[in-house]
Parts: sequence; structure tokens; C-alpha cells
Amino acid sequence: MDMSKTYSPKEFETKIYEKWEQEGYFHAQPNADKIPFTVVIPPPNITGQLHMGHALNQTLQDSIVRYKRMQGYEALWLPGTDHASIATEVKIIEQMAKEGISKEDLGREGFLERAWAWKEKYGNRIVEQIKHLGSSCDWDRLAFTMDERCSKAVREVFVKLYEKGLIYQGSKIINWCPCCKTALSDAEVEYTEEPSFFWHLRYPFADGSGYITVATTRPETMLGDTAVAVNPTDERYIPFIGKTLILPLVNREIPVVGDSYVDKEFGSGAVKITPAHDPNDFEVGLRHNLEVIRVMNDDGTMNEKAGEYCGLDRFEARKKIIEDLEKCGALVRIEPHAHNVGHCYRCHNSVEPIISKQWFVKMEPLAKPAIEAVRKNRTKFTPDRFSKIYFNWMENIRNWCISRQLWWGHRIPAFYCKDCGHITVAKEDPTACSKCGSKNIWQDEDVLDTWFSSALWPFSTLGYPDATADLEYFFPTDVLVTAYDIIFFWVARMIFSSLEHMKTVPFKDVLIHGIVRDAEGRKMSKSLGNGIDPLEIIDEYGADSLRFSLINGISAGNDTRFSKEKTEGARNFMNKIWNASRFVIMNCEGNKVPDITECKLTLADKWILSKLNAAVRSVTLNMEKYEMGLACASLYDFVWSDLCDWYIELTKPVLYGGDEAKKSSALGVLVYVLKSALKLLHPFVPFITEEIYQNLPGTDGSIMVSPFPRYNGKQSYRKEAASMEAVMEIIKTVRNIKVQVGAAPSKKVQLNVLTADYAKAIKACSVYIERLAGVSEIVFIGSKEEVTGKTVSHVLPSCELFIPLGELVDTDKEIARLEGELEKVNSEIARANAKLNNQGFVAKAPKALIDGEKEKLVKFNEMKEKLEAQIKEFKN
RNA sequence: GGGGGCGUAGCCCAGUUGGUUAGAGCGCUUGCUUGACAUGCAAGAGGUCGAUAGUUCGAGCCUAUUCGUCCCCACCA
Repeated sequence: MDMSKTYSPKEFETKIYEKWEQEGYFHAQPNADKIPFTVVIPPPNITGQLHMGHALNQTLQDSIVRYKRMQGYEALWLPGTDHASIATEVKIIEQMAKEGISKEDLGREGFLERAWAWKEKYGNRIVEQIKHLGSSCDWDRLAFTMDERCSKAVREVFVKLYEKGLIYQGSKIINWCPCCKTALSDAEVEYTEEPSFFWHLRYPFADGSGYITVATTRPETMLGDTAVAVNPTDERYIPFIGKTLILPLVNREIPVVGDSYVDKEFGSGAVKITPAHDPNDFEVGLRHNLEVIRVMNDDGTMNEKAGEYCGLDRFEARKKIIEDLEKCGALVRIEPHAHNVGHCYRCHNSVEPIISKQWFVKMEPLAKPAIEAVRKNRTKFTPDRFSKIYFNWMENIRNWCISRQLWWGHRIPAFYCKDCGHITVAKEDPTACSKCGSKNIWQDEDVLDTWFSSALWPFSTLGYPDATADLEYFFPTDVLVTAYDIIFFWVARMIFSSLEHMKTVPFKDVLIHGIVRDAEGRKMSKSLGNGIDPLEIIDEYGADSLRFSLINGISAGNDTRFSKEKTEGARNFMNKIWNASRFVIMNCEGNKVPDITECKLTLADKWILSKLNAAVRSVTLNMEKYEMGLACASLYDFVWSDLCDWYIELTKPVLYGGDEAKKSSALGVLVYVLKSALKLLHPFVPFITEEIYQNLPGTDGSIMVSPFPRYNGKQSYRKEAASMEAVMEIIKTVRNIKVQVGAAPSKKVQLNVLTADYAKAIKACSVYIERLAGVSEIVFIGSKEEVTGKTVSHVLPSCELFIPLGELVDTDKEIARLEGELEKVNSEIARANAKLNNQGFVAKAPKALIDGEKEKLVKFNEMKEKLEAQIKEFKN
């Protein structure tokens, strides 16, 4: 045996992972003899490195996959990474800026070369980090959203949707990030409320007959105003509809139009209309045939339509325009106002709603079946409440802007004909226009939203669009595990994409987990500097400690806090497992270890087997419900309290005693229970369990492919377990009494037992009581009169205990203590009586419950009598 | 404006379909070199489960209202 005295994960984690890989345990392939179980990884972005959120996400998936694999499923966990179009491009540009180069310096091709190099470096790093966590991914299938296979799927889907009319090109108001210089989808905009102002402006009538006051939060857009709208039922304004206003600063004539979009109650009841810079205004513009004047460039500066403000940055322009409006008397007043400002989710600069020609996916026809599928539970959210969030989004979904003015990503497969203007969209790059045959064609410069390819992930990684054996066998996948923050970005889009292209849901279950926060409950973020690197934690405490601390006690969908203290606790637990195993293995050395079926089971053996059995059931039930937190908690309790604190202690007198047969039998049970516990633990803490398993006698192969324990009805041993617990109760009581009278724990005492039903069990367990409670001898008495001298007594449901302690006994304290006990018993009697006297309870409660109460009442009444007798005795 | 989470011991959290005397961990108190482990062992203290009302024989759990707190969604200029 070469196990070190303390758990030191560094000595074995890497070695074990390499072994697993070499043995091919992670690999899965279609196997007619097995039921598949498939999980696809939420592909981490290649932008950076693993954070705690990934660590949690990985641990949850790995525990599920390992559990299923041990249960005999052909378990596939398909790994991969995401090119993360905009996020990666932003990072690369940042890196280039440090070197003083811009995108334009490199050109598209040069830039892409650099991007691929980035992918190579950071993609590999992520993979390495995932391996450190112990994730049992099938690395033979490592995928990347821009690899050949996924790109083929993207192309296929784009063409299909285009041909179906579900992808179209159009000029609409989109969210524009002037910093990233690209369009964004609605989901990519984050709104924050910021203190700002309402600028109330006065637009005069052309005929000099007065003015209309409008308010705006973005005064610079007034340069592009092409109307003022009022509600057609608003009596204040009806006479003015159709009249002409002079737009200040610009001196353009603009009409007053009536449109029901305007809320009469809000502000002045008149709205300036800027069709090029506001989605609502754009709609109003369409209805009234208004001119669309875009006054801003892609980089956020004002363009030539902005006249003298041309070239100014949008915020400078705002300042100047306000000044000028004030000068010319058009600024009526400034009112403080909290404004909801949209920000780019990648660079966090404020986005501009701007009119732009982009590609869109028509969502309504896709959303409908996606709503149905979840409504009919073909895909089930855990916890269920997230389906509401999903419905809410899907039901109010708007068309998806999928084109991005970036270089890193899947280039849009649309080819424009310079001669006839026709757009050719095809699976293979065309050499000529499909309409006029001209060779004078060029490909769209833009790339697709990164989420367009992630949406296909569950099937593109398995071979779509080809009808592969993998796809046939492993799809649809079983569970998708992800945090709630990408339900819209990813989960929802996978569902409608799969329904459209695969005609089925992409996964049966979605397990939503929360976010990992810091010890104070704050979100971990770079700007706060409160992020904790999982690798550092692994280095210090081991991967198993990290994994266990992340999922022990968590509940689905809820956020969790991470702290070193928790990891320390988990590490201590690992150490506990380690040392308990060391104890077992040490004792096995040089001894024959029989199979559990050959063991002559003692009361203690049956008790631990019943506890093990309960743990198996708890873990299994909770795993099926994706309650990994509860599964872990029940294992923690079983291993630490039942196995270590009690059972191992109970075996010591046997192991250190001289009876070889008993010793051998105890070893058989110990090894069996430990081995089972290790298997139960393995999905959560794979490394330590494997390392110990390899050292345990009677094991061969890897624990990760050994069968998972199953609930065994024959091992419930309810009666025996109850007897054993009665004995344990006696041990606790004796310990307690010693503390109360101030006797040293090592002081041996004589224990007198008065019992009717438990003599046999207590006799069988006398050696345990003697050793664990520090008892010199156990005397069975027929009545309490047999005990002489000053005694401390205690009433248990199973028996009465009398311990002669001579001078240590303080009569007054004893009376007080017994009276305290009596009080408790009395209140229990009162409670039980109240229940049993309640007609409703007796009439309606289940019989077992009523019987239980009756039994308790009898028991407590007996105890009451005994206590009263003892108190009386003391008082004499 | 809509939707949701959370509120249980000093702290951080569990609590499965309503049913024993509401549980862990950390922290705290007291004691212990008990031949696996001081990353330990033993014994303890500590909770009117945010508030109110209701449903029920029975509520931490279900319903309504309410307070506090966090989050998501939404084009009111």
C-alpha cells in the first residue's frame, strides 16, 4: 500500500486522465446493444479561458454522463468550441491594436489567418483546461463551429431557409454598434437605465402661426427628422395635421402627420419622427411615405446629411446641437429623465438604432412549432419555470438579424450579379449568376451571427446535413446543460432550428443552472476583478475538490456562491474519503477479503448496508431528476457520518480483536461498502475514486466503466437497522452523560441497562458500546433497585440506563436534568394527544400516520413514568 | 409596463408529491495526541421558516395580499 497520509491530488489526477484517454473510455460509437445517451457540450468561446461558470457547467455534465455510462448506456459527450465571431474579432483587434496594426492593414485574408492562429492557440487551451476538470468528453469528436462539417451545415441551412423565403434581405432599423461597426441582433443588446434628459424642442410652423413642442432623448437625431406625428384623435392637434413645420437648424420643411402610435397622454403628445434612427419612427415613416434621412456614419460620426455637424462624433454633435438649439430659441427646457440605453454585449458601447440593409430570418413560422414542442413536453425545461421565460420570448419574437459586418465567421453565401443585380444563393460557390449567367458576381462581404452556427450544434456536430450513422444513433440528444443567461441566444434557437431541419427536438431535457458568484454574491467579472480561476483552485485543492464544492448542495436554476472555504470543505471531504479508504486497505493487507455474499452479517453490517442502500436510492432518484446537489449531499452524509463516524469505528473492535472469522467478514463488508460508495461518488469526484479503486483489493479495470450500484430491496434490513440505531442511541447517551457530569471521555464506567425488548441487540453489540462509549462492563438488571450508590440515569425509548458515578454525581443537577427531559416528553405527549383527539385527523389522515402517533404516545407515556420514578428516587 | 427568483440558525445554503421532535456546512462553546484522518474525533448552544390572512385533520412547502431584495423581458418619444 502506497497511499500517502493525506489526500494529494496532484500525485494522480493527470496520470489518471491520461490513462482514461489511452484506454478509450471516453469514446462512444453507435452500438446496437446499448441505449445511447448523448450530451453535446455548450461550446466555450475561443476568446479566453475557462471561468467558474464553465467549471460548474462541465461538472454537471460530466457527473450526468459518467453516471449514465456506468449504468450501461453508450454515453457520448461531444465536445467542441465556438468561433464566437464578434467576441473573438473584438479580442483580436484589441491584440492587434497593441501592436499598432488595424484590420485594414492586414486585409481580410491576413486577418483571417491571424484569427485561425488565435483559434489554434486558445481553442487548444480551452480543451486542456476542460481536461484538467476531469471531463469525460469524446475527444475523437472534438468539433468547432467553423470546421468543415459545421460550416457545411451552416451553408445547407442558409440555402434551405433562403429558398423557403425564411431568410431575406431588407433595409430595416437594426441595432448598430458604432464601435464594432456591425449590426447586432436584439438579443445582443443589453439595456441599462442611465440618467439622461428629455430635451424639449420647439418646431415652428412654416406659416409662422406658432409651433409644436416635441421631446427627445437623442437630440442629434433631429437632423434626420422628416415629420412630427400626433395622435389623430388628439383634439389639441387635429387642426394641425397636414400643416408644415420648419425643422430648426436644418430649416427643412416637414409635415405634421396623424398616427395612432402616438400616446396622447405622454409628454406634449407630439413626437418628432426620425425614420432612419428609430424603429417606431421607421414604421410611422412607412405609413406616411416619409423620407428616410440617415445622418450618422457607421462609426458613430455624423455624415454629410448632418450639414455643419458632419464629421463630429455623435456625442460631440449632441452637445453642439443642444447649444445651437438653445441659441436659436428652439430649446424650451431640459428635463432629467432616466433613459434605457442599449449597449453592445461585447464592447459595451451604446448602440444606435440605424437603418441598414441586412439579412434576416423570418421568425414566426419557426417559432410556432418551437413553442408547441415545449408546450407538449417534447423538450422539458428543468426547472420548469424556465419554460415560461422561453414562451415569453418565443411568443414575442421578432425577426432575427443574422448578418454581421465582420470577417471572422461564416461568410454569407449570397452572390450579387453586377450585371442584372440578381442574388445567387447556393450550397456551392457559384461561378456565374444563376439568372443571367454573368460571371461578373461577387460574394456578400458579411458573415453570419455567431449564434446561427451554434443553433445547429446538436446535429451539425453529428454529421448533418449528411444522414450519418452517428446522427441516426445519437440524435436527438438527451440533455442540454446550460446557464439561464443563454436561453434566448442559444437554447431557443437550437430548438426551432432542429425542428425545422431535423423535424424533431434537439434534446429531450434542458437542465438550466445558475451563475457562479463570488463569496459576497457578486457576479464574477473582469472589471470587478473578483473572478477566480478554476485552474488555480485545481492546483491548490484538486479537481475533485473544486467539482464537489461547485455542485454539493446546489439546486437547479439557482445561482451559487463560490468561496475558498467551500472548496476547503470539499477538500476535507476528499481527505476523509482518502483516509477511510486507507484504513480499509491497510486492514486488508495480509488478510483474506471475502465477497459480501460470504460474509456473516452482524447487526452493524446490516445497518451500514441499509444505509448504503438508502444512499443508492437517494443518489439514483436525484440524478434522474437532475438534482446533483442533493445527490452529493446525501453521499457526503453517508460517507462521513454513517461510514466513517460510525461503521468504521464499529469495525475496529472486530478488526483489532482476535477472531479471524469475524475479522474477515468485517473486511468483506467494509470493502463492499467502500467500493459501492466510491462508485456512487465517482460521477462527481472521478479522480480520487479511481485512484482508490485501483488500490482496493478485488477490483480490476477502471471504476468509470464499472457498473453503478443498484438499489437492492433485500438489503433494506429495516428491523436490524432500527436495533442498531437503538444501540447507537445508547452510545451517544453515555458519552453525553460523561460530558454533563464532567467525567473524562476516557473514564471507563459501568453501564446498567434495564430493558424489556432490546437485551438481545444490546448484548450482541456490547463490544461496540464498551469501545465507543468507554464502558467497562454492561450489566443487565431486572430493576433499578439493583443499582447501588450515586447514579446518573437516563430514559431512552429502548431502555433505561444507570451509571454509577459516585462523587461525580450532583443530585440537584441530576434532578434538574431529568425534569428537563420530563418536560420534553410531556410536550410530546401533549402534541400527540392533541393530534389523536382531533376528530379530523383521526378521520382523514393516513392510517400509518395515526398508528405512528399512537405508538409514540404509548412510548412517551412509558418514558414519562420512568422519568417520574427516577426523579422521585433522587428526591428521596 | 410585464414576468420570474430569493427571504429558513451568526454566515452561506438544503429541505423532493403538504405528514415524526425543520437539516447540513462554516463559525461559535466545551472536551479529546481514542493504533484512517487535527484537512480529525466527541458533546453542545443556536431557528415563532420575512409579515398577514386563507385552504386543510395537518402548511417551511399550497392560495391571496404585503414588505424587502435580486434578476429577466419590453420601441413609449
